[in-house]
Amino acid sequence: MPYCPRCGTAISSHEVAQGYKDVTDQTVYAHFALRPEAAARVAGRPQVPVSLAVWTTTPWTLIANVACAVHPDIEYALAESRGQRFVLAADLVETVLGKGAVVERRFSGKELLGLEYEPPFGFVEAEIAGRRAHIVIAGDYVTTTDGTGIVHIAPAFGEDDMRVGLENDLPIVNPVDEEGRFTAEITAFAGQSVKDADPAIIADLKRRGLLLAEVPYEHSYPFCWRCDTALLYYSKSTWYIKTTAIKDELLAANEAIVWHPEHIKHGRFGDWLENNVDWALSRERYWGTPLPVWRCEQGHTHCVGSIAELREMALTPPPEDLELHRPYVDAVQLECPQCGGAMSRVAEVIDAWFDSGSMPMAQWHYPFENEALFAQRFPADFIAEAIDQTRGWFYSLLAVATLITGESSYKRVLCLGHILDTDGQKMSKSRGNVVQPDDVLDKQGADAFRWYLFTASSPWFARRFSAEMVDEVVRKFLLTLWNTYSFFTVYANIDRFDPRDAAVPVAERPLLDRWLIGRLHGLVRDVTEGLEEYDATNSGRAIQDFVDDLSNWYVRRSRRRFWKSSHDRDKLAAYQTLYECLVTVVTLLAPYTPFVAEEIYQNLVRTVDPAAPESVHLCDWPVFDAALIDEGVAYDMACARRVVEMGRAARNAAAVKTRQPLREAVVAVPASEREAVARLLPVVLEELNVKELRFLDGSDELVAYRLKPNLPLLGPKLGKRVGEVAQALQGVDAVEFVAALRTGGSAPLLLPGGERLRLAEEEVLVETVSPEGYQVEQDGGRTVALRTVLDDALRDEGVAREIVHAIQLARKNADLRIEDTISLALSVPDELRPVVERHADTIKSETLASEFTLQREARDHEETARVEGHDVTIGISATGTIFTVTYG
RNA sequence: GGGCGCAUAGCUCAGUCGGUUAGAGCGCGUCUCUGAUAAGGACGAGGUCCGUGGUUCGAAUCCACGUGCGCCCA
Repeated sequence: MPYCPRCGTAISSHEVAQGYKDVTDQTVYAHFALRPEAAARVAGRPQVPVSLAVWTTTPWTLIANVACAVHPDIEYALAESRGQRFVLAADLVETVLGKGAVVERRFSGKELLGLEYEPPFGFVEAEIAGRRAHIVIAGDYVTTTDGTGIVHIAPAFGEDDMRVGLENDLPIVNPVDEEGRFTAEITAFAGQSVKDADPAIIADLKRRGLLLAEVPYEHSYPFCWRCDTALLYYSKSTWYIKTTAIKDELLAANEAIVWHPEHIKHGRFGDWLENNVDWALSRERYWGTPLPVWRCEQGHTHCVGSIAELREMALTPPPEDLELHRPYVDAVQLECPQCGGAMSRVAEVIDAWFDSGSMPMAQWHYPFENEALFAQRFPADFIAEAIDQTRGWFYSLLAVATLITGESSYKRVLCLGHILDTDGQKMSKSRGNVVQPDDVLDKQGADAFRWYLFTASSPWFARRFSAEMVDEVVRKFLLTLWNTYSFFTVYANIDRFDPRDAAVPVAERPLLDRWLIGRLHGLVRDVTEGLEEYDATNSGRAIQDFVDDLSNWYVRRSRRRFWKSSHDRDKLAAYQTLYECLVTVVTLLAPYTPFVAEEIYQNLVRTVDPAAPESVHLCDWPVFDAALIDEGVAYDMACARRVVEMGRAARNAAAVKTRQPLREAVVAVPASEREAVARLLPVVLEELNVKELRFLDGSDELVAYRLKPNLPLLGPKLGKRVGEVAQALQGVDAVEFVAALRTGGSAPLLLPGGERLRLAEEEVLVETVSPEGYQVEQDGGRTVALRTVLDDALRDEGVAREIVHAIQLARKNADLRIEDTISLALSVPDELRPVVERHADTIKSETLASEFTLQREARDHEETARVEGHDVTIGISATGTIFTVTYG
């Protein structure tokens, strides 16, 4: 295991991971002479000196060399260079020995196995405790990408080395003490720190003619994260859990887990399980769960399974309140069941990751009690942690549970990506690029923070983070929601709306309401399905889109219904629709933005219905009614809104203000959309502020066409010739061509290459272009044109609306409440006087003017506005509120 | 060095089965709407869809090889 010689402690793998650095080390090509009989076998004749060419990145470990490894399937060569003969991988002869080297023989690695050689240093005996050293063994990890294809083996230093050492029954020689210094037996280097001894060791090899070359080598090497000392790999005897024995069960348990994102299941995590190694369980620490293994002087061991067993086996009864941690538990000695001798606990404690994996059982003190409860709670439905836990918690939970129950302790896992800084760098305290969560919670708030994390991107993607990004979601989403809610409360209070009033059946509500209700139920469906699939991101985005529609389409389109003074079913329907949507949305939002959701819920629901659940977080999840999801209405609205958008674009292009009414809009859309727009005609007329809407069905006014091939249809059919078709369509008489398509269903086309073919109507995309006298907007084959010519009536109406707008601004400036009525004194130049007189009723009702005079008089608030190039003086005083009108 | 993932506008992200002029939000500029809104709408500037090669009539999309970044491992 990795070990820091300065700190005198073993280092855990995740500590190691923090300390990798790219360094340049001296690497050594050395050669070890084969014993005469081995050399003869390789050379094919006796009396020829032959050496193994060996490469190592850690020269000091050569002191403890006990073997050399070759890959049995790689081709090796006997090569002669400057009078000496070497064995090395055939592919590397020139790289290592230079161009002058001559290959004399070739053979597979298999033929080298078992050959004996002279060790580079004399400190290791050829045979130790019956185990042979200094032989050639097989190592399947040997490659020819670096070195010589022959790898020096020192089992005490390195995981691969240890593994092949055990496999080949090699002796394990560790001549290094706890401080990382050579021990006294290594006479020449005794007391030297191993890393520091490298130059002397290399010099020694050189002096004895065993050095082929030394080459600087850049690689990444682990350093102690605490003290920056180069780590050493030490072999230590360690307690393991033989997880390799349950590898198939681990793989099967993993099959049953649902991973988000999915690729981890058979990727990073599945690969890790496929290459499972035994779990190195013990740690040489003081703190931790003591390993419950006792050992006697005879070497018998016993693993204790419970406190009761411990008491039963104890030599002297432990105290009643026995503390199971160190040092108390170490004081307990047991009687060896085999030899009757005294047993003491071994020194090690258990890897803390084992504790983390034991949580599902340990939390219920299972299997000692709570068996029923455990059976009911196990396995967990869902866990979440970040991607770096694949080999940490995700593994420990799986491994412990599989050992005990044969299945995973979690059914689903959401694997989070990391939060990075604005530059995409990992946040770290030492780099100072950390955003403190508390700062964001204090400034932007928990709801905003949560909403951002949920909706910004899929949780398993690494993401850049800054507090400014959280600000954006506050503006974009939370304030929009809050303002919609606030709009509702303002008018609901004025009208004393009571949600307990008998509901207007949805079928009897206006189209706009039915659209929104359908949209709401579709949202509940989508969010429910999304969350069931653990997709909080797209579900959250769907809620955001809904709130945007709610605020910027439904409420905006419905303002007048709330504003009007009469109390009718239309108004009630509007209140009920908006109320239902707000309450449902905050219920959906409860897991996302718990505080705002609760605040709105308390005010909208609890204040009127004390019998309702105490908190939004105790409410049932909303259930959607498929019957209310009206795809037809949704389609109609989408078509109408598209026409509105195009019309607004046309207005902007013509630089005509929306307040200025226009005579007509001309719309050319496919037949199905035409009906949809017609059903929502009032909405379109009002949004575009036009008097009439006319559909264009033929080619009477929008005479110009642009023709394009329909690629998805023509591509597979014509292949390479689609290019020619596109070219030919440009040159053809478009009006004639379209006429043929529309009457005959197809039209002939002559390709540049001379070929004639017939195109069906659906194989050609027809776009219309620019009529005269209109402002035209086009998109995707649809056209909306506005007639921009004004007459006097239209102009007057525009002026009246300008004046209304100016008065509304004055009301706002005077800090009037929206329900206040006013006394209005309007002073306008003579040119505008007839216009104002004609539209006086509109002006009065729009501005809640209960008193109106067309001359300058003293009022509480007076201001002058510019209307169509004229000064208009507006004087207003509050006179009362519309409550007197409504409820008086 | 190996494995897995990611890369699209200044920033954050969509982009369906390979298809027509690659989109949205933020930010910037111009205009506009508004008696709920710190909001909304339109237009404009802004793109080497990380690079190279390949497959294909056609590639942001599929394949191969690279580059950069992140994580895990050596």
